[in-house]
Parts: sequence; structure tokens; C-alpha cells
Amino acid sequence: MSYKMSDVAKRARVSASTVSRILRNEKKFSFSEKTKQNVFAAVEELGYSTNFAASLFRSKKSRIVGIALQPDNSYATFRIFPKCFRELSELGYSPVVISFTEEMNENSGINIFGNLDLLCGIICLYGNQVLKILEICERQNKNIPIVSLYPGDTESPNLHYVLSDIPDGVLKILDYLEQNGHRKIITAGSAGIPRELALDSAFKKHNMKRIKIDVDMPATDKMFIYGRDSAGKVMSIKDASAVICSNDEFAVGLMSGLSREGVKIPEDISVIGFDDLPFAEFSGNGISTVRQDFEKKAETAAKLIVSLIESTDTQKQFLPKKIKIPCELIVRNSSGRAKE
Amino acid sequence: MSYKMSDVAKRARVSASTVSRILRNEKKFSFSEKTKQNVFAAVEELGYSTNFAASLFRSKKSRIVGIALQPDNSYATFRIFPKCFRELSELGYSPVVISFTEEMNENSGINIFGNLDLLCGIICLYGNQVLKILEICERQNKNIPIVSLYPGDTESPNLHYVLSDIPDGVLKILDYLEQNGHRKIITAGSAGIPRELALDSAFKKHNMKRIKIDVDMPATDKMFIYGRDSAGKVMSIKDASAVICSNDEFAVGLMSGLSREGVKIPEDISVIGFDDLPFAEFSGNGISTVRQDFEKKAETAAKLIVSLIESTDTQKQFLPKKIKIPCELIVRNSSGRAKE
DNA sequence: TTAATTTACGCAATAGATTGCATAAACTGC
DNA sequence: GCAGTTTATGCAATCTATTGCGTAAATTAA
Repeated sequence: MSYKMSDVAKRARVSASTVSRILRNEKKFSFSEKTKQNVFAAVEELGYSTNFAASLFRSKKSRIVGIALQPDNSYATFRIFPKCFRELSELGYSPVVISFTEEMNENSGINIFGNLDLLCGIICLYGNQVLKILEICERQNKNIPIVSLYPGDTESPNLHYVLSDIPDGVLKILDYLEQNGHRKIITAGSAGIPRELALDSAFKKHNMKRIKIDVDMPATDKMFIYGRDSAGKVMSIKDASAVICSNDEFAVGLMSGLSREGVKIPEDISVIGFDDLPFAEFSGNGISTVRQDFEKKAETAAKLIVSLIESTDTQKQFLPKKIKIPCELIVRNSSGRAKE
Repeated sequence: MSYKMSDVAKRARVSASTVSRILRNEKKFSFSEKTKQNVFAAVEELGYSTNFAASLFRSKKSRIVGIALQPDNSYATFRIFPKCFRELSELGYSPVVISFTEEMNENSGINIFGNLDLLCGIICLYGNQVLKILEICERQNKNIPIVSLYPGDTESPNLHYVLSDIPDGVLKILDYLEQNGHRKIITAGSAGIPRELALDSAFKKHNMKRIKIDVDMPATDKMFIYGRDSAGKVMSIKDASAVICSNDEFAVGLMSGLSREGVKIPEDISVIGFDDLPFAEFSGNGISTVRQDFEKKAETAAKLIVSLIESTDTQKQFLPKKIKIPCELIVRNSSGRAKE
């Protein structure tokens, strides 16, 4: 049987309340250095660690942060997840995956973390899920901070965002393509409304011709296939000299489809990916792409949510609603100068 | 404020103990249909759900299963993880990631799930970690079932395993290569002792010449790089007609390195991967590889651990110690007949 | 020096589900 | 129809950390 707080208290010759307060360093109370020393020593000697269940039961404060993941995870998600997880752990919180289901609803209760009782904050790695989560929280009067790593189709003022600066990334692509003589450019795939708007405005700014190939891409684990299956459409557009893809997986699939038909990359057409996933460097002769700094996003999100959890309502107002992380254009060999 | 069990009890005109027993359907007790109906109705009407903290506090039974992941996750891991997660959830358990740290030790307590108090079982997706976890459990007298999805370097009789049938997969590769005239074959990378033994015995059985290129591959997120950096060594072995790689990432990296040097695949050399990760189909003209049925592994592991958790000590003896999942050879265009 | 405040700590109630023990009612077998 | 068993349910103790309230001692202000 393991020790309890009263054992520590006895050994340190103080009361259990004192032990509790010192261990949680409750700021409303102060204790002499000597008392603290005694308590810590007793804890050390007994190898005591506080009973999570009892603590949670009494205080209702969990230090558990939910991480919402989509059911069929793209590689990008799993660049973010581990970093996010470790960062939260180091900040003294316990990250917990709260969703792999499409239909997250109150009564699902599919596992104990499915209902939000235990959570003191949520980080959402799934753009289109976050509004639903917010809705559930509001209906349950669960006033916990929510940080989203994707914009979703519409941003909400009740959420916090840590986003890659997609508009900037898109502009960098177009700058590069323009400098290399590209004028008529395909965009292929789909990546939500904000990306769409970013592309539109970038094309407008550069006064270049955009040809859209919209692809319905519901399953994130089928990106390669969506890409490959789009090769025909891309080839049917005769005078385009470049394709900007929604993500690297799509780009790899597309290149595979194009190669199969004898199209040479980048001689016949330049292909640009998005994300810079690990395989981007090694697919074909390397894919030109926009690198998202997933690690930075994850770390920032973890720090932000902890700040939000630990700050008072007044302090919260001064914390940023939206943080943008820069993107970087990585030029490899899937792109080059436009033909003639 | 949310309802408690006594509220439900009052509404159903029974005692709280009865509610508790009915909701958990404790098998030692029996209740009339009518009583059950009343209780369920009351629960429904009040929208009651049991307070996890109180329940855990009193019973010390958590229905939380730890999933141990390695810090730098390979893609393979994240094929398994979501499936495992969902399966466990559907079986009424709450999966929780318990490790992204190399040095998992008792006192890390890096988050509340780091010490094993809350867990009723562990699934380990990380071969070399599992023995350490077992050791910690034993030292803490934490007698919970542990299921490993990788053999690790040495198997332990105190663990349960759900493994891909690697020896069979390896044999299938050699059968195929032999039929296609390959006689002198490189194996490149490293994948632990069991795989090593499987390769040795398969080569012996086929009486073929094996040339080992051992690569130290500590970081699973650098597999592509290890592969590419091995191109030189592979090329230096003149008369080999095929390379069997430890995994698909390595294979993609290697192919990238070889192509860069003008080596044609499969004309000059056949490359075989392992795992059949999603990009294998789309890299180059498709990589020949051995498909591991990750989904099946995940599902099987989840079901096994739940059986172990819910069975008595006597029943446990009849549950399998090791379950093997078949592999399948997928032939694509990175391999063909041996030269001349 | 006294009143006012701050510092330092303890007492005891409390949170809500679980479970060992007890009991009443119903049933079974002879 | 009675002893013995099974079914069906309730009572009350229990698990352990937290926290509101209270107080004594130390410090500061006046």
C-alpha cells in the first residue's frame, strides 16, 4: 500500500493541509523555508506521490488537456502530435487524445475522455472538428480554453488559433513561379476556404491565370490516390506550366500518375507540394514545397493553452487570439523554369 | 451542478448501491428487470453520467489502457495507433498515450499517466521499450497485462505478443527473388534480432548468398536519410541483383540515392521494401514490399488486452501468449528479373 | 506601545461512488 | 409446510486530498 498525505504530514511534523498546500504551492498561502524543506524531505524519503484520483475527486482540477485528432490522420497530424504531447507533459499537464470519431457528440461518451468533464483545455488538430467541440463545450457550460491548429472554414472569436501563415506561403510559391516564367498555373486538390482565399488573392496580386482542379478529398489517408487520379485532368489542360497541390501526399500521387503517362517533371510541368513532409525530399528527385513548421506550431499551441488555463479571466484578454507561424519555400527538383 | 448517484436512486426509488451495481452490472448481484428499467430511465431522464473521479477514487479501477509510443514515430506506428485507439474505445476502455520519452522511469512522473497508477493494461507499440515497462511494473507490483506489437530483441514470458509473421514475409521475398533469378542479395538497414534471424534462416533455406549492409538506425524519423546515405555502399557491391530493405522509408531513401547516381531500378538492381506504407505504391513506379496488416494487428491487440483485463487468473492461462498476423508480398515495379 | 495587518499553520467538513455486511422476500426440494 | 438456498436490495463505512474558516504568532504602522 502506498503512503498518503497524512503519512507525509506526520513525518514532517505538520498537518496534512500544510503538505497539500506546499506540494501544490498554493499561492494564497505562505510557509517558512524550514517547513517546506521538511515536507519535501518527507515526500522524498517516503517516495510519496499524490493520489490522482483523490486529488481530482476533491478539487475537480485535472491538468488533463485533450488533443482532438481526426479519425484518418494525415502524416502532418503526426508531425504535430508527438511534439505537442511532449511539450504539454513538460509543462506539467497530461495530454489525452479525445477523438478519433467523426461524430463526436455529448452522449457518445465512447470513452471517459469523450465527455469533457476531465479536461481543463483542448487542442484541436482538426480544422473542421473544432467548431463542433466548441459547441458542445458551450452547451455544457464547460468554459475551457480551446486552441485550434487549423483555421477550419470559419474562424470563431471564442477560439484561439495557432496557424501557419498560409497566405505568406502561397505568395512565396507564386513569387517563385513568376520569376521562373510561369504564367498559367493549375491549383489541384482542396484545402478549405482560407487556403482557397489565400490562393485567389495571391493570384490576383500577381495577375496570373489560375486554373482550378477541385478534388473532393474527404479521407486524409487517401491523399496519394486523389493525387494520382487527378493526373488525367492535369494533362488535359494543355498550356499550364505548373501545378500547385494542396499537400505533399497529393503531389506525390499526382507525380506518380503523370510519370506513368510519360509526363516529365519538371521539364513538361512543375509540381509544387505543400507541408514538406519527410518523404517530400525523397520522392522523385525531391518535391518543391512549402514547409510548415509543425514542431513550432505544436510547441506554441501547448504553451498558449497552458497560459490560458493558468491565467485569470482578466489576464486572458491580453493573450493572443491568433498566432501565425511563418512558412518557408523549399525548392527542389519537381519544379523549374516554364517551357519556352 | 450535475446529478449524483443518489439523485438517480431517489428518482428510481432504490438505493444508491443498487444504482451503482446496476450501472456497472456487477455480476455478483442480480436485479429484477423492473428495477433495472427504473434505474436506466432515471439515468436517462436526468442525463446522469457517473463521476469518474469519485468512481476511480473509491474503486481504483480505471478502464484506462496505456499505449506506449516511441518518441520519434515511424509512419508504421501511426497506422496502428488510431485503429488501436478506436477499438479500445469501442470496447469501453479509454486509451491514453503513456510515453514519448526515451527514458521512461518510475520517477519521471512526466505526466499523471507516466506513473502507472491509473492503468489497467498497456499496449506497447515500441519493441525495445516493452521490457523496460515490464520491469517497472514488476518493481511496483503492478500486475497488469502488457501486450507488445513488436518482438523486441528478446521476448519475455511475462508479456503477450501480437506480431506480424515476419519469418513468413521474409520467406515470401526470397521465394519471389529466387524465381526471378536472383542469387546474390543485399540486406540493408537493421530491424532487430528477430528479423535478423528470420533473414538468416530464409537465406539458408534458399541457399542464397546474403550480403549484409548494417546501418545503425536509432532515429525512426530519419529512415529516409539512412536509406539515401546507404546508396554508396549498395553500389559498391558489384554483382548483387537485389536489395531487401528494413522498411519502406529506407527503401524510398535508398532509391532516391541510387537514382541520383544514375542507377536504374529495377533494371540495374531490384529494391524490396517492408511494411507497405501508403507512399510505397506511389514512390518511383511503386515499391515491391511486404505488407504488414497493421489494422489487424491493432484490432487484435486491443481485443486481447481487454480479454486479459477482464479475465480471471485462471482464465488468463488459456489466452494466447502470442498471436501471429500473416504478411503479404506486394510486387510492384521496383523489382524484376535479375540481370542476365 | 497598541492596533492593524500579515504570516504561518491546523481543524474538520467535504466530495460521490463503492462494497462488505445484513436482511427480507421468494423459491426449491423433500 | 419447513429448512435451506437463492434472489433482491439497503445501510453505512470508506477511500484521500482539498479548502473554508479560524487562530496564534510575527511584523508593520501609527
